[in-house]
Amino acid sequence: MEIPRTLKVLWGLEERRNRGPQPALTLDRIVATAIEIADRDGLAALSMARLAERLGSAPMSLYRHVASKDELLVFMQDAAPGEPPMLPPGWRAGLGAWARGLKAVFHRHPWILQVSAGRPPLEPGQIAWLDRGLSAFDGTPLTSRERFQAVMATLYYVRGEAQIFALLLTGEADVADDAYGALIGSLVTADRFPALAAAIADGLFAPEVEDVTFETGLSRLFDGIELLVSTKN
Amino acid sequence: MEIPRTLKVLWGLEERRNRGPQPALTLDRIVATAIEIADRDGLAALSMARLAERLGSAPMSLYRHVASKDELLVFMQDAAPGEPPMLPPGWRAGLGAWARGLKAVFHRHPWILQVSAGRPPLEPGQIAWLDRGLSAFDGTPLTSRERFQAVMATLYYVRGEAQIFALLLTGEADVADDAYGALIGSLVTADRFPALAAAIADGLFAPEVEDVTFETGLSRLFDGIELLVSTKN
DNA sequence: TCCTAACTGCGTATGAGGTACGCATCGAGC
DNA sequence: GCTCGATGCGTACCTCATACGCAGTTAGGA
Repeated sequence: MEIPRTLKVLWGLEERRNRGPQPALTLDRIVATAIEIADRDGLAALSMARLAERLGSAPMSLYRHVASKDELLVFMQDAAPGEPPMLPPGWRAGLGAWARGLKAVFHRHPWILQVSAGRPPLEPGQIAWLDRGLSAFDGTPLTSRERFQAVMATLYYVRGEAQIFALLLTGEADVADDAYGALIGSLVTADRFPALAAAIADGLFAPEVEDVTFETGLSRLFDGIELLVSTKN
Repeated sequence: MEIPRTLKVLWGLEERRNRGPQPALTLDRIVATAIEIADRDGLAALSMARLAERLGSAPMSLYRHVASKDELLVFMQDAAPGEPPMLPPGWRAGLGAWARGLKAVFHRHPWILQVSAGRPPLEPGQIAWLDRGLSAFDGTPLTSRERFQAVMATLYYVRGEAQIFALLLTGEADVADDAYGALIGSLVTADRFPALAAAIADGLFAPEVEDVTFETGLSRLFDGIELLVSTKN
């Protein structure tokens, strides 16, 4: 029942005195700059030294505002998603908008997927998104548990997609590349990998095809949820 | 079209001389021990120094077998999942077995989710699992692209679940804990988070409930895929 | 008005970690 | 037995996170 300092700060439960000099550094500015660095160059490129340099201060100055680098990462993770979007009416349109918004967040800030709070998620940003997702089912006959499971299934799907997407982004070669198709074609032989070889022979990695995998899979998932909703009507 | 050294080793395309002393260290032993450490203590606890100590050698000796720590991580990631399971007949049972096998892999080796090859996935282990997943649809009327999208959707779902699971595991507090329910209940107020507050009031985080979220969501996804399959029959 | 205590910025130093470089040793094939 | 590629590893360097403590700043009380 002891609330960790990190959560106290995030929920605004920390009382503040105001003696001393005007702060040249603020938590908001530190977090925003750290997010910029992680977005542009990846989480591995974010060091306290580089961050301080970008802020025009000394590395140790950051520790007046942040207990550790790990705490900074939690602050970043909570701030980066921003407010969840307003959802259109109807659970399918609503949850679809929620899922696409979350996908955009993860694609813009792929490092979020590498951050662990070291504790079950209780940051206000995470909570706000979960609440918004659940609200998509307002007015439907689903129980609380069914709504939660549907939102979590969607979250799993979106996070998983974003994770794979992040893997594909790293490095110069792209899956959409001819080189990738050629390479995978030369390694995947029909005797060892019959199903995949057949798919490749079918043109699976042909470069011209537009990628709609995310939307297609999301439709499958939503179709399944729709079955559940309709049985309760 | 240039195959990176890492892939050459994994696919067995590296020619080997055999002069010199009997190797005290082998790649297999290094990788297996590294996996043990990462499984037990997490990826952060895996350092070249600790690994060498566990192997009874000096840190720099490892670099005779591994180009860098990053390469070691790729080797680990490829070796840890092992062979994909044989699938029972029927796409739904088959893909279900595949998904549960993959879930078990990620739960046993959660650090896999933090490893990035820095390049689109071309390791033989990954390819073998993908091929096995696609094979679940042998005999169904789905096109190659539809099969691929169904398998990828399942992969997204499983990876996302494993990622959230890994987040919940870290730290001593558990979501199943009373303390977590009390804490989230005190932070989530109906005015700021109406949908979530209602769900909590409904007993969403009551500690006694068995967690079947993974299976439930997977059933939704498979229901949606089944709709697609049935329209093609 | 002045003093004091809280608060800020930061210089120094420590220890962990990855790895480049080069030397010493080993042993299969000539 | 000689040679040359392969192996093990000691040393050294660089990057990083961060503990500690000093010095400067300013709001609130005397």
